[in-house]
Amino acid sequence: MDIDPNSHVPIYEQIVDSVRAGIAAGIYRPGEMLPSLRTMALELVVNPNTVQRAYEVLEREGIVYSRRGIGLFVTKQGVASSRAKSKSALLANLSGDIASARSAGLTDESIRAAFEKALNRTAQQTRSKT
Amino acid sequence: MDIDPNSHVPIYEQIVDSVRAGIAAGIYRPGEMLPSLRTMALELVVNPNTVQRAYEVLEREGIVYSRRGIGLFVTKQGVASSRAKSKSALLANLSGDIASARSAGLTDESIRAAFEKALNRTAQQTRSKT
Amino acid sequence: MDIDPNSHVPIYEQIVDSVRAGIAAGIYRPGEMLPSLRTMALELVVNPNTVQRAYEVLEREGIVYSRRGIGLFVTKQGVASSRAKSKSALLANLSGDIASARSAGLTDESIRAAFEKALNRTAQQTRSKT
Amino acid sequence: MDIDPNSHVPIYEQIVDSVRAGIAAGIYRPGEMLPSLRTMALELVVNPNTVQRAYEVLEREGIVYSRRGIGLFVTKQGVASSRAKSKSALLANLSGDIASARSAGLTDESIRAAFEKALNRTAQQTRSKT
DNA sequence: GTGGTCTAGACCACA
DNA sequence: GTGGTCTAGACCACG
Repeated sequence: MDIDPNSHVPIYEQIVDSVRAGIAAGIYRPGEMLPSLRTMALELVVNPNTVQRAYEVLEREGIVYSRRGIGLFVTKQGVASSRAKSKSALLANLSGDIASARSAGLTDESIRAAFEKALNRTAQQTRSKT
Repeated sequence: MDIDPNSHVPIYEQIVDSVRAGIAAGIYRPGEMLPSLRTMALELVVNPNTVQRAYEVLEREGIVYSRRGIGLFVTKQGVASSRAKSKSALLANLSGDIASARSAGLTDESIRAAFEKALNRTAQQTRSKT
Repeated sequence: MDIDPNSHVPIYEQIVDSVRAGIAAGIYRPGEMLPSLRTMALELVVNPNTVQRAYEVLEREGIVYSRRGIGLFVTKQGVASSRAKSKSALLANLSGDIASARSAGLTDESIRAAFEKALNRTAQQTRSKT
Repeated sequence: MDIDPNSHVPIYEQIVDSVRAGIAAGIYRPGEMLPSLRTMALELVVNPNTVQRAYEVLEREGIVYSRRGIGLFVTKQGVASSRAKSKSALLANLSGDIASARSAGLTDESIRAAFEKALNRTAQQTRSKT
């Protein structure tokens, strides 16, 4: 779970996305507790308020609910909704990138080539044991 | 040439990217003048200061040079450098998106499917010469 | 006797109000013992510390007194004072609600209509002796 | 527009309610700008961050939209949705109060009496010229 | 220990 | 001047 403090996308939103991804990927399961505000803040080297803000967004999205003095928990619907959001976000991002590339005069072939290159560039830990 | 005022990437950077794309695509050619500050500002519904800032960046990058009192002109090396930048930006963006998707547990198949969908979704002006 | 953990009013205050209501309504009578800390805590699904805190408040208000090692008992003056407090609280709450409604531009007619609706909406246990 | 710093309901939520009421009452109209963060903060003697948080909630509710460097504006749908929310909030509050009153053993008659008293207690500026 | 709210003060992007 | 994000540090309610 990495945070890029120089990105234009706000830290708290990066945290939101990252937690959502974790839920979608099954790292955090329904009923389970998320890392506490302070734990997360220490881990990410970020102010607790920033984490709190991220958690607040997640709660308002219904992906998570909080109990004072106890912690934050993943809701049942949270998994499905996180997955849906991840998918649609991917599509939106790709579409945006492709649009930019096209307006820069890149051909579909070179865009597709770049995509395959990007896809192969990262090692895929998920499949190592097929 | 669209600007999204709600995007997290600053408007002036969106303008920079967009002009760079125009140069890469051959819409603006070496020696040609870019739209004036005010023209551009009116067209994008944006404050002239913001366009000014974008033009400064482009000039600093050597993609463009200014003739005082006349306007901004595309440099010869601007085309190549714009193209290179567009390509590497595409690769970086795609890599980032794919990394996010993977961390959300999406398989390579579904990522590729999303890519093809995105590729087909937008009208392809580039193919006019098939 | 319901506790709303998401309410902004602290749980221990909700308990205080609720016990006060019980005394006012004659459910707990002078000289009678209140449910023990643990009983109450189990019933309300709340931490014993929280109940403890509520009981402290009630004791400080003189509505209740404690016999060490035995339990909490309703005082004679507790009944009257609980009733008075319940009544004045009702008046204060209604006044606040009405003030908000007015500042939102609601007419007295629609406020009164809402009141009647609210009055009829809940089952009226109070009327059992009609 | 009054803020009660000792209330259990958070200041930022009081601001939300208050702005919503203002919109419902027609004090702020669609397309109009709300008081700036700093102005509002000075007026309410509150930290700008607190106002910002309130505005954020309003924006997420779709009652208001923000333009960086310009200000916050009421949306068209904002009026209707504010009115709806004010009404349902009134109903909920009254219902809660009545439920408490009943559980304290108050009769419907005395509750209604308290309501009328509360209704008359505040002067109604809105109707002074009928 | 947990989450929730608030302040003070800083820096950024934009008009 | 506007809104938006972040930090540091405080205090509260709850377990």
